[in-house]
Amino acid sequence: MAAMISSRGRYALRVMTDLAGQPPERLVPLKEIADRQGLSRKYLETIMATLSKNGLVAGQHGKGGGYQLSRRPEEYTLGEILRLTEGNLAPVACLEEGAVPCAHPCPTLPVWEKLEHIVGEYLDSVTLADLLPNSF
Amino acid sequence: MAAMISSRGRYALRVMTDLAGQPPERLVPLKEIADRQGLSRKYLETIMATLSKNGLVAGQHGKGGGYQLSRRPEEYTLGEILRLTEGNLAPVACLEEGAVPCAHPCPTLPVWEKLEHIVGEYLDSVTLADLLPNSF
DNA sequence: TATTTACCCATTGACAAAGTAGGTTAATGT
DNA sequence: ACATTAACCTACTTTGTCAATGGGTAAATA
Repeated sequence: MAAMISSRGRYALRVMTDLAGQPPERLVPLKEIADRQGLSRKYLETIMATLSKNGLVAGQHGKGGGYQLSRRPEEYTLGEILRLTEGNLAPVACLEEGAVPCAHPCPTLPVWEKLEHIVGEYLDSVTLADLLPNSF
Repeated sequence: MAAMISSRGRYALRVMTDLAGQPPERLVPLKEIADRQGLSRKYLETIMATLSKNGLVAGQHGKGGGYQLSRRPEEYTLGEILRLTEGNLAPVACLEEGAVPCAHPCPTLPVWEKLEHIVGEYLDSVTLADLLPNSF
């Protein structure tokens, strides 16, 4: 197996896309999103914590509260959302934050670095707006 | 975390590169490679099974036996080696072999497909020979 | 003031990856 | 011949991360 992007990152994208499909000023309760997307509300809460702390969404407490995007959909790249929720987009463990440096010179290191660059570049070129149904 | 390429795939690359650094006709015992690379011989055995079955290396039993490449280093792409040992190079679970098809239309599917294509294209453009120390 | 909802913390369960163990088969050198 | 070497095979154990759950507290509203 492989799977560079886990459920956590994919769920984050689904929540963000769901929010992007709502009226911009509306506060959307997480329960509503969870139901609509068929995902566990509890699990989504842990993801929202990350998104909220980093200012990608704004959360409002209490009755009538919920979440809303803090920017316009076209101002979010998938790279930003995924790097945040996945921790990083490193293709191999040795490129992750705080990895133990492997034996040098490592002949494959340049390959992984280039790969990470390519992946990041692509994901930074796609925005939330590109995921909306009516984006042609 | 993320890590598209696991230890299994990276070890496979190290073994293949090690073999590529040896005289082409020489049969190299796995024990020697494991020692040189500082990896578990037993674990490498499970990887060699895959490489051998698929004809990437030729194994020879008995005393004086070992492994050798079955082609020249420049005739192996990293993509081929990694797809084999990792099972696939799918960036997300839903693109893996035999995954349960997710709800359609999935707005992110095209993104993952494009990403898989980009990653594959790059890894297919690098060969074992490119990893050899004296490749400038 | 009851209700709703975000937010916080700890734990559980499932599963895959990494590594281990002990064998059998095949080839060689002596 | 036969001891030795090394590939090859099957199964098990360990370990760690991810996904998900449970049970709360804090804040806002109607």
